[in-house]
Amino acid sequence: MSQTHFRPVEEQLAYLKKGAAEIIPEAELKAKLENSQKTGTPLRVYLGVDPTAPDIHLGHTVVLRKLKHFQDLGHTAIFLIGDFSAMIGDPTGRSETRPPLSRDEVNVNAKTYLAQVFKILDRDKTEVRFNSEWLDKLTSQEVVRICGHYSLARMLEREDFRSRLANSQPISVHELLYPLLTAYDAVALKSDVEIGATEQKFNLLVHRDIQRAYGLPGEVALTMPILVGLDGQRKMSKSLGNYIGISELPAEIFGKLMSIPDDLMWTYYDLVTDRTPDEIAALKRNVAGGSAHPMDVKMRLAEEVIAGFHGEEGARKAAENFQRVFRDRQAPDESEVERIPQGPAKKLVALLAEVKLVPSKSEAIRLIEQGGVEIDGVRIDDARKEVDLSKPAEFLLRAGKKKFLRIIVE
RNA sequence: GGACGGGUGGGUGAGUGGCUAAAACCAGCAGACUGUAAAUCUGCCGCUCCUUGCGGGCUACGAAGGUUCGAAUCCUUCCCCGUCCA
Repeated sequence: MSQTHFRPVEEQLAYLKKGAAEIIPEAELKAKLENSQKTGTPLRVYLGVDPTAPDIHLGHTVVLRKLKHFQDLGHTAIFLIGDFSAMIGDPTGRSETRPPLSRDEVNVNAKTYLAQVFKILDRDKTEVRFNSEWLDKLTSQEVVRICGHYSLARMLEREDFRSRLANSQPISVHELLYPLLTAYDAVALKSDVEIGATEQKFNLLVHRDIQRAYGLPGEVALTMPILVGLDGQRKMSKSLGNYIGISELPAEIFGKLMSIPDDLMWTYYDLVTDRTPDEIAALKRNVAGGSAHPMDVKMRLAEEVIAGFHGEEGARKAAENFQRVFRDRQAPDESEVERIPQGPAKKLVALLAEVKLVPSKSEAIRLIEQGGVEIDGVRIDDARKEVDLSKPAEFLLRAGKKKFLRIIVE
């Protein structure tokens, strides 16, 4: 370890502040960096994520990227999987209790998380931990002790609890435990800095308090803005369906990025690309002044984001495909292929449902009646149409604007 | 433990015996248009069958029973949630 080669504190600070919403307290981060510089000891920085859904989406990458920034600077990045806390469920921002996840669900999700985070973090330099490691072993005595360090009044200061209370919505007691038990993560990890989204601010501050109750220095909380989802309104989340999964196909990610409202692209540039604030401001000026086309700037955004996950080549292909399908209204250069055996003629409606281009036959009928189905580029308007499957053939089936499937009859 | 109020489609939320597959809005989908899967406008939006008809069948308003020619709507029991009292 070359701990002696930390970059100057001011430079580190500037790099870390990029995109950050808040650093609480900033002076303390500076002091910690100085101390680290002096002693040659990297800071312990962690990001905790509850594996509540099987995929990591672009919203998660905002905080992951910040963790990566610390890693870039030579500090110790700890990726904490909240396999235990996921079973409690973070009440943050929730207007209702969420059903607890089973250990199995959590384990499956944790596995896929790990497979994905290293698209951003450096696998060799990341310390991966699971909070069941210590939370499983916590005695009730210890839990009581932790709870003793916090008051109900302070807990109820939280907006989400307060509004639930005001609206006569239930709050389960175990939800109160969430910030307290995750605080023990910070104690166990002896963290210097914790990264989280702005909505995690309350939790992070509790963590800091509890750490101090355990005689530790108290971590610095660094919060990042929440990424707004594709609808341009609400935060990106799987359950709202307005997300981009980082394991999705490049073409899919490209399309989704192109569907964000124009104004939102600046935020995306800021939070999920490496563009500096100055560069972004310049792009923005160009669009406002008419020297750059918003669509082109948005396409560039899409390419840059995808390049991070799939490389330059993947990004370029996705861009080409998008232009082909949506600007030129052509079939994609490559599409999924489904092979089906020869047989008697079949209703197109049945075929659409069988190859899963559409969830039900009723849906297929609707789609056809609305003019959304094409075979080899020819629109089909008869819902009773049958498809000849009696001899080998090949054709391209289109359902709606995005779904294509090449059918090979053999 | 008691009194009262409530549980409706992916979401919010109307509906208190037939005209309700269930208003309205949001989300979603399609078409038109366009600079994009932006915006806007229009339409669709449980499943299924065929003889494609303002057709038939099935499933659906917390669960199970019951009343009725007919129930999301009335009754009984149960489960869950909230408020107030203890």
